[in-house]
This record gives sequence, C-alpha cells and structure tokens, in this order.
Amino acid sequence: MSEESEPAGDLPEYAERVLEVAELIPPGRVMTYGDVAEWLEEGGPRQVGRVMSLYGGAVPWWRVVRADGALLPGHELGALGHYREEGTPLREASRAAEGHVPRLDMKRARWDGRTRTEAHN
DNA sequence: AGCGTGACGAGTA
DNA sequence: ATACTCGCCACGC
Repeated sequence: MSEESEPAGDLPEYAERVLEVAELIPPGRVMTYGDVAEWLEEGGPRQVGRVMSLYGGAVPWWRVVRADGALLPGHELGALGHYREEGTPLREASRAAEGHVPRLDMKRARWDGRTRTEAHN
C-alpha cells in the first residue's frame, strides 16, 4: 500500500516496451541492445539486456544481440540454429577454426527499424 | 548509503 | 583481432 509494487502476472511497462520491439524485428535481421534502447528513447543497453535476461524467453530473443555480433553466452548454439534457419547474415570464420562459433555480420544483419525487409544481397 | 554485478558500448593499448 | 578501461544505469546485499 504505501508503496507501489508490480502486479504479479504483468510486466513493468519498460519491460513490455522492450519485448514489443523485440517482436518487431523481422526474421533474418537483428537489433542491438543499444539500438533498442535508443529506439525506445529510454534506458540504456544494460537495461534492455536486463529485461531480455528476465523476460526474453517470451519473444524472439535471438534477434536482440550485442553490438559486436557475439552470440549469447550459453545460448550460442540455440541462437545459431535460429540464424541459419532465418538466413541471418553470419560472419563465419575464414580461419575455419572448428569449434569456433561464427559471429553475426552486423553490417548486413542490423535492422534500423525502417520495415525495410529489402534484399541485402 | 555504499559497493559489486550485469544477456552493454565505445574507445584505447 | 584481443584485452582492458571507463561510462552507463538498475538491482541486490
């Protein structure tokens, strides 16, 4: 009573917004944590990351990635499976090191939110 | 109230 | 390209 608390079963408004953006990202494309934060004009990359860590399971979490294109620690193979399935531009190691998980090709995979779905080839 | 931590990002060495 | 530092901001102890 004296203080406000989050109603169980519902998410904080900020979290809801973040998840909403995550769902907007078209398949084969990704957005960085920083981009999402900027797009929301609120919070920062770390806040977005926190939301994803807590509630990301309800949305295509693999489309929200780090700016350097590294896959999520602990979910690399899971994310990689989705990327291959969606045709997300990956930057496979030219060094052909086995066991080395490829990183995302941010240059091509990064989505600016222009609903552009156009060809990048 | 202070301190450490984290699904971050950019800059520097 | 990798490693490290600093800035950022919310949360937990």
